[in-house]
Amino acid sequence: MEPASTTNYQAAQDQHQQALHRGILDDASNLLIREGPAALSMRRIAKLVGCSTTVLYTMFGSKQGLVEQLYLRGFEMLRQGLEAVPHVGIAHDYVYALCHAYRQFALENSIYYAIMFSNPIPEYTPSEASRELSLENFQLLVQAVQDCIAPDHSAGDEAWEIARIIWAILHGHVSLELGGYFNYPGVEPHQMLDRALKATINQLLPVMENDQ
Amino acid sequence: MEPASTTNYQAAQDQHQQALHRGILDDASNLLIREGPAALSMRRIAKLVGCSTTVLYTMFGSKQGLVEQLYLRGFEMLRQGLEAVPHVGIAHDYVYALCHAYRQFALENSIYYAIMFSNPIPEYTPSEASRELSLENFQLLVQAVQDCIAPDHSAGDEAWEIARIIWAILHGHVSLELGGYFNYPGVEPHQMLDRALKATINQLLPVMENDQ
DNA sequence: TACACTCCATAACAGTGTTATCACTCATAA
DNA sequence: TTATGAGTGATAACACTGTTATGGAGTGTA
Repeated sequence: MEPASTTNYQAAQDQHQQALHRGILDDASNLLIREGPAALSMRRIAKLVGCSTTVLYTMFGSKQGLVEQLYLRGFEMLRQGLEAVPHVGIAHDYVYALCHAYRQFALENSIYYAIMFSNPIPEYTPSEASRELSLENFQLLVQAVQDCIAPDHSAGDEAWEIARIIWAILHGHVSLELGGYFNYPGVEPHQMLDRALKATINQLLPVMENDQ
Repeated sequence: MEPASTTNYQAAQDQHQQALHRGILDDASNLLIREGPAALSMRRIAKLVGCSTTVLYTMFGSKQGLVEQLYLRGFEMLRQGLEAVPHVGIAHDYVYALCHAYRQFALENSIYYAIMFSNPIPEYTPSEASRELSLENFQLLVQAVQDCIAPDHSAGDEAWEIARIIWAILHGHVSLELGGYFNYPGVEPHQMLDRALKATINQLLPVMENDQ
């Protein structure tokens, strides 16, 4: 019962490696959340994990490689947050709900959001590859927009374009809100976002009365 | 002809100090633009200026203090870019023109834009005071919006709110464009921005035919 | 001339990413 | 059972970072 290519020993080894891999990222994530991006050094991570930095470098290649995993983890968390949004009401309502889930993710995971869209760690800039990977997490929004335009067809260029416009509004709003630029008495930030979204969506998406 | 409080010597000293101050910031700015935020170290700046780091610390207190001057310089440049926009056409046109000037500033001075709105230098986060200072540079946009609403009155809360919504759209769009997230064939980024702005402005600002 | 005061270059401290060195483990081959 | 070889990982080094204590040089005043 032994496959030719991998022995049980190797399989166990691989599993151990994967567990270690995940464990390291968990420790790094905790450090990042607790003490911020500036504290996320290879030495601190190694100390937390209980190994030397050599292990980190053989496993991730560089700090860039390690942080890239956190970057992708951030987009994964965002995707999960968007997937958890229930399909209720008309198609427009679903788009709104996705938008608010996006904002909620950004506010609750502001440090991850910063790693995804600011550059708080000088050693890391998203590679072209991971940037393209990250875009796949917006398929849900694109499809939701498409369902407002022509529910029976697969997402086309027009849906992509409108989805990107909505995304830009979301990102701009959330990013300024996190940066402290909306900290003034009066209007609540989420009401401002609502207003901006409503104006855009009313103009760009056809009006509908019932769910289709 | 000697004032009691300042001698000619002191005046000359002060002038020299101010020239040095500006010269240091010029050198730092050049280094920043040529080699990016990661290369902007106190030692590199000192070497460029031709002095030791001690001078920088007595003059700016810390790297935070030095970068803050560049941060404010960035907003000053933005303000100049917006002030250069001519008043032509109806009030709406002026708002559009300001928006495109904003985008143009961000694209042409992407590193400054990053210092203003991302956090590429871990040692620097804008202080509350400088963040509030930076907001004053949006008075032009607020007034332009106000002129669309009620041309004869000074800017009120409604104009502020709409200006912030427009700002969020601008920032979101420009920030994603700079991040490389709009690098895909097909629609030009500036056309997407136009579309988003038109949708929002048409909804939030009253329609007008002629300039008032 | 002696004192005090300001200015600033040097060098140090603690931290960073990264890597060369070298001891050690351990499965396989003789 | 022993020898070999490969791989793993801890240590320590290199070149950098922000920051600051030390001490020397220059200058105005008594």
